[in-house]
Amino acid sequence: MLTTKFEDLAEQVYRTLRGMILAGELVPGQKLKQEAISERLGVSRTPLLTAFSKLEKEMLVELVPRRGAFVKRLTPAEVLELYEVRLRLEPLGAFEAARHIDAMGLKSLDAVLEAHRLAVESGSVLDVRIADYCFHMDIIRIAGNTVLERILSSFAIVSKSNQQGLMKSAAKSLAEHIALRKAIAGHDATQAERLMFEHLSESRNVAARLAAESTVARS
Amino acid sequence: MLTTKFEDLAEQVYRTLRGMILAGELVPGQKLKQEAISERLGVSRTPLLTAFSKLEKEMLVELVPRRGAFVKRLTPAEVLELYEVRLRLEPLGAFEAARHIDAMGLKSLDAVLEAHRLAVESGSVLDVRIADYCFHMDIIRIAGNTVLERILSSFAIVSKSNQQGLMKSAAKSLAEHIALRKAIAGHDATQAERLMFEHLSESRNVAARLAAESTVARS
DNA sequence: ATTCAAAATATTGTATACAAAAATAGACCC
DNA sequence: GGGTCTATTTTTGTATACAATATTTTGAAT
Repeated sequence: MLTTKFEDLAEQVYRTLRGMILAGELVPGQKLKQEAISERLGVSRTPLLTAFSKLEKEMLVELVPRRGAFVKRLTPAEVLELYEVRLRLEPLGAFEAARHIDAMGLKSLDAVLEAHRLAVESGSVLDVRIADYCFHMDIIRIAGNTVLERILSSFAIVSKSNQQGLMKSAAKSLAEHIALRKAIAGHDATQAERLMFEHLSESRNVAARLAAESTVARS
Repeated sequence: MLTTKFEDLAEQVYRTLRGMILAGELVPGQKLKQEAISERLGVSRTPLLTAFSKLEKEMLVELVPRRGAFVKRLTPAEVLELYEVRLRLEPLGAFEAARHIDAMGLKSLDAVLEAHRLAVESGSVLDVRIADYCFHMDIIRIAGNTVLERILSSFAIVSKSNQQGLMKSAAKSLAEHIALRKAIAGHDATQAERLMFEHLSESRNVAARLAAESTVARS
């Protein structure tokens, strides 16, 4: 029996703010004034504090004592760091997903892939980004490692690292996702792990180049 | 100039509770009653809520809506999951540490190793665990990847995964740490990465055995 | 005009108050 | 004795109140 999951106001506020940040509605660097937000969302400041501290742990918000909360701005160097971490964790996820995939998981993957295909066709950048995010998180979910899932979703690593524009062409990315789906569906864990590593390696290299450029530009 | 870092009550409470959980003063499964804790720590319940939500993100506390906060109890399966994640992330840390190590970092590593040696000599299990934790976190800190550092420290992955007793003999672990220190000091990133992988692999295998045993026992 | 200082204002961090939900205890029945 | 229903007490979640700290504005002096 599934108990209807009760949700705190704090949890709702957390989700709302998270969504607004990831959607770009709240832009990096912007100050999050407690009173303004609580008024806008129709809640008091108390649940906001809880939401802020959650978001701070996810690197989506920066909390400066006595100064306030700000939408975290990721430097190119930090984006590279995110990719370095993804590059180690997501292949593990793909490996485990290939071992644990079942009919339901496959159905979910296929639905995401179809949405991805449509998004590429229609040329909607935002939809492509969403589909990409869903595909990666779906694999992690299917992998069934709760710690891994928490880290990757909690740190918003997947979406944030794509923040500065997609790192490769949408068509290529889709093709690689399809190859991944095939390896996972065929329970080929080793292949899935390798494909995911390669899939992310290229993006990582682009991130590395961007980070290097920005370092040079600063000097 | 270094501004004296102001700390919220919430942050202090967070640190205190974190310490108490990791030290075993608050045992897994135990309920954390807001009033009792706030009274004991001499603060109101407000900063407690913030602290709880931080700890929840670190998997140190479980937050059940309308029921309260509980010290998280890790299953053997979850300990294995933690090791799987460590096995991917810490070699990256060792690799980067070898590239970025400087005189100060080396000094810090050596101090930890000396403490480790003394702890092994005196046979203090707790001190060995602390030294082990410090060594691993020191390497991550030296690596200079803030995302990696946040993940590993935030999730208390290192200490929690050692919770169920050390996974290998203290003497062997110390020897491996010394080998790691040598590779890092010599800027041999590839070697450092491999040594860290092997160092954690064995522990992971023990965790896997424990997880398998507990699964069998349950059936 | 620009800079600095001080007052006024706004914002944060914490405590307290209160309503809603859960846990506990007790009465009643079988 | 065990079980269930209700009344009481705890405990949680949220709002509000208030004190401490930042920020902004104002005004005067250079």
